[in-house]
Amino acid sequence: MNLSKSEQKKADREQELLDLAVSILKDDGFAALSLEKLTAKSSYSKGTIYNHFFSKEDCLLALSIRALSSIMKLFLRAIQFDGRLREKAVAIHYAYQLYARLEPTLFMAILNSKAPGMREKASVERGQLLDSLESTINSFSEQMFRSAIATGELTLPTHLSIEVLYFSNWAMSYGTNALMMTAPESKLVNNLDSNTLLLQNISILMDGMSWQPLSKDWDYQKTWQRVENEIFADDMQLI
Amino acid sequence: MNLSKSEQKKADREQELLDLAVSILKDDGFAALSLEKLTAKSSYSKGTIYNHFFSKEDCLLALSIRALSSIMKLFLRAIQFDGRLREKAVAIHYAYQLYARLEPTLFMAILNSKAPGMREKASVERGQLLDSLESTINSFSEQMFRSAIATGELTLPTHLSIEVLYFSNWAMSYGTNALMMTAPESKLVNNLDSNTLLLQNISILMDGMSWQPLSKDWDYQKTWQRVENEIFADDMQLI
DNA sequence: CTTCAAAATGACGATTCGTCAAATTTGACG
DNA sequence: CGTCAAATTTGACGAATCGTCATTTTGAAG
Repeated sequence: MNLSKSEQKKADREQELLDLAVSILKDDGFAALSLEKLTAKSSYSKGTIYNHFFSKEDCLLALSIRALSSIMKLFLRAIQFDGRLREKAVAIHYAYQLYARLEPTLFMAILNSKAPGMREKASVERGQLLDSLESTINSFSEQMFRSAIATGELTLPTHLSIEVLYFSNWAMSYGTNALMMTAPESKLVNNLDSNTLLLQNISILMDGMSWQPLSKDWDYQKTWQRVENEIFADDMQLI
Repeated sequence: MNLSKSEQKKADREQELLDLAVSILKDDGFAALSLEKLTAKSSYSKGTIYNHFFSKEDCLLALSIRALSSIMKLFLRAIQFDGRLREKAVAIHYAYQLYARLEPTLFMAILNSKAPGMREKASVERGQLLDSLESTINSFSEQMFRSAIATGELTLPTHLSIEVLYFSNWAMSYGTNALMMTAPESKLVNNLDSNTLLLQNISILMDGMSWQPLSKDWDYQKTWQRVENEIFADDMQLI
């Protein structure tokens, strides 16, 4: 009771502080995030801030956890899409890109939280929490591939494992989003249709693993649109 | 003459400073790079350092330029591979991964040099140099796809442009390398064969775009090995 | 040797980092 | 309500880094 109440208070404040951290990130960019600034923006003092976060890096890890949680929630919505398994997979890629667009800074924070030296400077508990969250998302995503194989839509190619198939999807999605994000002004990216570039990339990939129905036999542009309209209509308006 | 000599001297010193910056990056990680430390490690004073680099960010851009130049050199060697065009493309992916492994910190520096707020703090000339270097690499890589189409090995799928095909390769390669680099201890990545994971990923992708010969009709593992033995044998020993 | 413009130096104020002794708040108990 | 010990909060502090700029040094030309 007693503990619970004060712990609740602390948890609430942590969320409040993370909100502030996000606003700093958005306003002044990534390098500008400092616990000094967070202190200034908050109504607390430095010692209290450091009571919540071991360090700037620890704070960044906390932001990554928040980001991953949000992504997981989007995934859970995406998988509700009414359609074939390959369409559900497309919906998940859509969700991933949606998050990357809605929260580009937080999306990049996930990557930065893996930079060498980051984990050492953060609290062990937070590191473990982040690990378990990643593990959850990985299991969830791999499950899609197992289901697809179970239904026969997907046949495991010789010499390839489920892990490789999943990883290739992840790499393509991550790579596409990261490159689009960091090279928005580049001539190359500008000439491409940013709304469906990811769809095109994963379509080639899924065709390459013979995930039925192939893109020549199915209108995934339509699927993409349906995902947007039926699942993420509200979120898209925020872009 | 006079100018040339002093300019040469300055250029030499810049390379010397960049070598030092790289060593700081390798030793103490990314966040530890500071012009203060660079000053301490060098035999010059702060003012002189700032005479070379506008800021820490400007230094980072210089490192990115160096990294991209190295990558371009590796690409030029890779394309010498004696084989089909799809094999040459495989060789280029090999080269990209080789660099990511040899110089992980510099590989990541390229990404970080695109973070928001980075360009603003760096010199305009350096930014332009970086842009033109990227443009060169893009053109070079796209040329591979044009050649493949010219020979008939690759047929442009309907509704897809050369740019999309090239970008999908880039995204896959970049995504695979980045994820492998930042998640080396993850259960998922650990269960995969890191030596051929990239090959597997791009094989699926290239199969998806029907780049002949398909992986079921050609032993690209052998190609991968040949690239290593015939082109990059020396470099591989450094890993 | 003298002159002087260019280059190098390092002290400086500002910002951020993480620590810690002192002050304040909390809440259990009488 | 009053007391007091424990927990929490505070903000001053020393160290590191940032970028600037007045002063000193260098070196090339006369």
